[in-house]
Amino acid sequence: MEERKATIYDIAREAGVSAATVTRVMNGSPNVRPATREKVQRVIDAHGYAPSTVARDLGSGSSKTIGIILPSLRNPYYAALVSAADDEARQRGYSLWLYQLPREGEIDSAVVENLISRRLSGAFFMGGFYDVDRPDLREMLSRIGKYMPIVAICPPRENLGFVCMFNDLNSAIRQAVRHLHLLGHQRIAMLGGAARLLDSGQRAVAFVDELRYLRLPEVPEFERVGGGSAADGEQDAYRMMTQLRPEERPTAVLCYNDLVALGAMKQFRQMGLRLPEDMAVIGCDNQFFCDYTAPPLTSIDMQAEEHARSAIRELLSTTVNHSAAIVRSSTLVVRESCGVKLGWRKL
Amino acid sequence: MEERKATIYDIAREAGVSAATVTRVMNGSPNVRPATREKVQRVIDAHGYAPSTVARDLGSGSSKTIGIILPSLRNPYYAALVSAADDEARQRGYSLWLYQLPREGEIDSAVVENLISRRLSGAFFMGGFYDVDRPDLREMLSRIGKYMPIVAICPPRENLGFVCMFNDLNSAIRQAVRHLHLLGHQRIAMLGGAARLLDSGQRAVAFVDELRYLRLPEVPEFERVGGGSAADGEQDAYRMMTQLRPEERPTAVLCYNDLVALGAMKQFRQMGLRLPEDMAVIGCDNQFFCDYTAPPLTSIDMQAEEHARSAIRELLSTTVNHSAAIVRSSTLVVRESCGVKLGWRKL
DNA sequence: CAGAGAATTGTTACCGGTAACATCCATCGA
DNA sequence: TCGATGGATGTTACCGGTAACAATTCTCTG
Repeated sequence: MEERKATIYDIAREAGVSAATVTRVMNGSPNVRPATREKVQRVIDAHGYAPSTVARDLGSGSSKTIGIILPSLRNPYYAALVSAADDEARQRGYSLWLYQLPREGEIDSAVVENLISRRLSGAFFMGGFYDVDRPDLREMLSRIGKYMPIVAICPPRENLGFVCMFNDLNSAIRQAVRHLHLLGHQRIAMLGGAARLLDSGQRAVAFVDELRYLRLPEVPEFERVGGGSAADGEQDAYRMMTQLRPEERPTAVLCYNDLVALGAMKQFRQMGLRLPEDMAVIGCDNQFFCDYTAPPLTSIDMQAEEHARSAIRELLSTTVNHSAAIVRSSTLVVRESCGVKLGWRKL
Repeated sequence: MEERKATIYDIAREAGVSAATVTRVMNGSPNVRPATREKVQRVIDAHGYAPSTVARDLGSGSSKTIGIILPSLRNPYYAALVSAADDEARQRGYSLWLYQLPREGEIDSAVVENLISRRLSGAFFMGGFYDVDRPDLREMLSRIGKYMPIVAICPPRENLGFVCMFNDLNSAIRQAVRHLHLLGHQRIAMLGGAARLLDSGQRAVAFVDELRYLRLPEVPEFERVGGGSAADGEQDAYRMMTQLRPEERPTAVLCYNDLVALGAMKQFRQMGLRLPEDMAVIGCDNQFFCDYTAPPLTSIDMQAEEHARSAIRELLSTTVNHSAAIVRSSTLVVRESCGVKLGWRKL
């Protein structure tokens, strides 16, 4: 609280050189005589000198900081992404500046300007359907994009104007449906986040395609909350089971994400269904807790952390590709939430 | 990427005043004639001008940013704390700069110096036993403490040199033990994080005290991993059950935290024990997933988010109390992991 | 051994604000 | 009417680096 850090001038004076030379030593410029470098370095070490990040940012017009824009750290999926991004960034000498989107109300434009005025090296956005489709978010990103590169992990959209990373869910979803089919399931439904999910692309398409291919029936629609939280999953499961007639009810659900699966499992259990005997559940994201649910939750792995790491790398690479999309595959991680062996259930 | 933000000089010129006046308007100084203020404000609004955070930080010698030091965002407990802290800070115009402690290897002193050189308004540290007892972490904090106020959420320790927030677990632990006792449990053990936990304070003391008060036996010691992760809980549960003789084995465990409880429950389930009939489990932290385990996990609520919010408030208050501790109570949140009613199990 | 060219090092002008201090002007009491 | 008083505004010196450019010193060749 009371100490004052040594400045570059203190070091320069003590080493008998100019500030510029100290800068060169600090930044590893090749144009310094070894003897000089050593002399300066000695003084630097002696004082434990570290340049002022603030002054450096102002002088150089850029900061080794990356802005992270995300819905909420309370969702462990995003928390894990941020964690991986931080690891990757720090390893390269960069650090993260956080911005959680306001869950309600518009994005404060003052915050956006503040973000821009920090001269960040880039912005890393992550979000789901609910986020990337918000008009204020789009506007925010387009404004930010005028000043720094952006990389995002989010559902693909037209005219995003920046690199967007996402997963090709086709094969994993087909795999999931086949997995359920092999275990004897005939009626399979998608649950959670679905209102938008269903009309917005690959997830639903692959799902329906595979059902048709296997000549399985499509479960009738029912009223949905359609959100992505555990509470939403709980409610959607309830509505599904109460609104459909017994013979229409699915015996297996493919959930929007693992949180929805968590909520759905709770609901099914409360309704007296046995998992996986009476109801099979598959999640998405393959979060850490999938190993610890009862039964352990089969889930689609989206390679989230690889996404995060490569997003940081992309952001820091000199050759930012301003419009390309980076697609990763996804795989089904089989645990026990759909049953373990063929034949345990009456077909 | 191509645009350049307007500077304070652009605004000053266009408004026909000096930069100092623009600064006054921006910072709401009272010494500005209303007419002037309005004139300047108009130009500011027209340009959507926002001052450079970097320049402001350098000029003023302080930044409206708080450094957050934590073990890992992958632990949803810390993620939730950070999330709450961010909400509270942002509401006051501050933002967060992240630093996750390296899980292995020493803390990089360059990172520490970098943190210090950012002129942060303060540092908010959170960690468990494993963290706060690390010598390099202690050194880091003591170094940081020379330049900015620190507030921490961590187990209380001597000579920490800054405000430390923690919970008085006494009543909750007694409550937990009584809860288990009322449900008919005789043999109760603590699980996870225990090697250090047991010799370091209130948790174990309250636990043993209550056992004695209720004239319950103490479960013999067994070899422990003693960590705080779900995998650690899994292993500790295994060791406990295999190393103790049948008649020594507890029928209820009080876990170091909810993750340990999650792992332990998995292990118990794998061993064929029914939860809660054969084994009761209590966690600690009352994390979001406690509602979704099977059975829902009874847990000790530590008011984590209140801690986080008040930590930020404390950090930003002018009257930082440099040595006081802030203690919050904790309460047992009863769900179903210990059974729901008296008498369901043979006594 | 002189001069060219490369390697080092120093100078200096920012970067974009902040804050202490100086200045100016209007109001007010003696 | 004049100086005192105080509010409004301008001036200027930083904050602590960076980077372009200038200057100086080597090194090597003809």
